[in-house]
Amino acid sequence: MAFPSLLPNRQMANLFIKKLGLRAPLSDADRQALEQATAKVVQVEAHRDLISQGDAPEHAFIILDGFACRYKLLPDGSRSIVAYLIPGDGCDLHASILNQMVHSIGTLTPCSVAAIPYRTVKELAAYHPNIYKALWWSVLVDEAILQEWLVGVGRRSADKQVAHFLCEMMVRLEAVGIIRGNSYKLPITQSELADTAGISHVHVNRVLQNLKSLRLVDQKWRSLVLLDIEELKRFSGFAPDYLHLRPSRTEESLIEPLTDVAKSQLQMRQRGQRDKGMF
Amino acid sequence: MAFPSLLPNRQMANLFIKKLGLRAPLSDADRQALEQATAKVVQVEAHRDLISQGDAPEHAFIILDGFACRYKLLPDGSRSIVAYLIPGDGCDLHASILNQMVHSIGTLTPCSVAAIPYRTVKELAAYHPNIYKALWWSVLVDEAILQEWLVGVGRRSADKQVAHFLCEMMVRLEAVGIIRGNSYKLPITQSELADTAGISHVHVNRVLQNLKSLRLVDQKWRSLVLLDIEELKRFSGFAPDYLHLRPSRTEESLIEPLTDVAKSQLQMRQRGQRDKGMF
DNA sequence: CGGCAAATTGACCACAATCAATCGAAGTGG
DNA sequence: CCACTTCGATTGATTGTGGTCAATTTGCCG
Repeated sequence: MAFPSLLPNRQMANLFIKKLGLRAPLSDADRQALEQATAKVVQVEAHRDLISQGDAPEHAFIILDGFACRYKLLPDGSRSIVAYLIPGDGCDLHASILNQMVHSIGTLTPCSVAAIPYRTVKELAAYHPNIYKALWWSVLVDEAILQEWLVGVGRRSADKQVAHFLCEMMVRLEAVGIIRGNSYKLPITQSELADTAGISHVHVNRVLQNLKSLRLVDQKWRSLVLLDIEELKRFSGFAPDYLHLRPSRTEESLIEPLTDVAKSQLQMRQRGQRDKGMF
Repeated sequence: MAFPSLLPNRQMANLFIKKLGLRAPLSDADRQALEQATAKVVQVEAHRDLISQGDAPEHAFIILDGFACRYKLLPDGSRSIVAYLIPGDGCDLHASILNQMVHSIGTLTPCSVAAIPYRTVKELAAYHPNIYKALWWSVLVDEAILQEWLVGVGRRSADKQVAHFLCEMMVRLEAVGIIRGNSYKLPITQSELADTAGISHVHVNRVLQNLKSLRLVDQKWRSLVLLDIEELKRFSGFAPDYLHLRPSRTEESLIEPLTDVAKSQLQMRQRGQRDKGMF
């Protein structure tokens, strides 16, 4: 159903290949190499570490199904989640360059995971320019998401921050085609959400109640359901440009129109730039 | 004067090449190619944008001298600094893969900058495996720093956060050899520090006064001076492992020893992992 | 000297952390 | 089938870190 036109007369490729294919045109050889590399799939139950802080990296992982996250354990015992991995995401594909992991990767739900030797990753990148490009793309997007989170934690209020995260996850899930309509459920606990947004789990609870009273989200069986996505986006100031979902450079600008305040600020900065050098 | 021993019978290589050389052994051909690529240097004054949010990326930039930063302008007109670029740093070397910049790069001080066409970056990576490796390394470190900042903004108190940032900058500057002893000055304003740490500039001022009263930093001519680095590191819980400065995988672990609290937490998690599946 | 940006200080207060208790649901063992 | 445990969710009370507003001072540069 999802993107049938992209793979007309072919068995459905796995989500990793599909995702890369959205970023760079993959040849049959590319796809075949990727199929082969991700052929060995293991099932991992929820709440297991795929790799832990301090380990030397040994394999690259591809999440083919389920949710996982990248997190850090702090010296004081608290946990900070710095990224979510959804089906189709690779993690730390080039981490072998570094000596040791400074974060852990853990599953949030039961997952299907392909473990690829780094040697294979290297070969794929070396012999398949389009795969190379697609891999870079995904690393850059990861970094852009990290930047957006950093900005959010520093600037946004707790409820906007949570709402923004919910929007981001929806857009990402939509992009790989694993959710259909305007709502989805997120199988994570409030404590995990707290470790994501950098707020206390108590406050997460209050924030969610607020969002519920605004009819923006709902909760069933321990998992969130988004109701009014558009309003949620507006509420949180979500602009999807940093996810770089659009394929071509030629399309229209995705930058959110600046508010009047921002415009005047920008003008001041630019004027200053001409005069005295402020940006 | 700086590190004459590293390049005995050779004209001083620029800091970019030096930095890459710390991460992967560069051949003479590698160095020559890099020299050539970074030959065209332009001087840029302080507080200019090298590239702005919304632009399509056109060149990769190498900062050869001076300080710059990556920042985002938010719709409400505020600014958030998400990375600092110091001499030897490249920025967005592979950004050509993306359609548009979602952040700006601006100088903080007068800078010497080399602009490299993306085509050249691509060729360097394609024909020089060691450069390829070193480039990946620097991107991964960028990402690790971003993660550490994210954790810090979410979890650390304002003074720890600022102190941590000061430690990080010192270690980075030390690593490229542009500072000598145990102190250095940082030519940024308190407002810039505020936009970095995600706190108000008023509070930055109070934090700095606190650090001054603790004899950890000092201020002269609008630039900070760190006094007691070791104590500053202890104060902020700074552990340099995420900067991945050590070259070899075989060296001793750099992971900060966990506190007792953290150990018991970790044990709980691991025990849980065996039993019920918590991490 | 005048103009401007950065730094500083004080007063006030709000958002969110912390502490502490309770509740609810799911799973477990008797 | 029912106690018991455990984890997650919920609620209230209290505290405090850091934001906002506003005024003043310092330092820089023309």
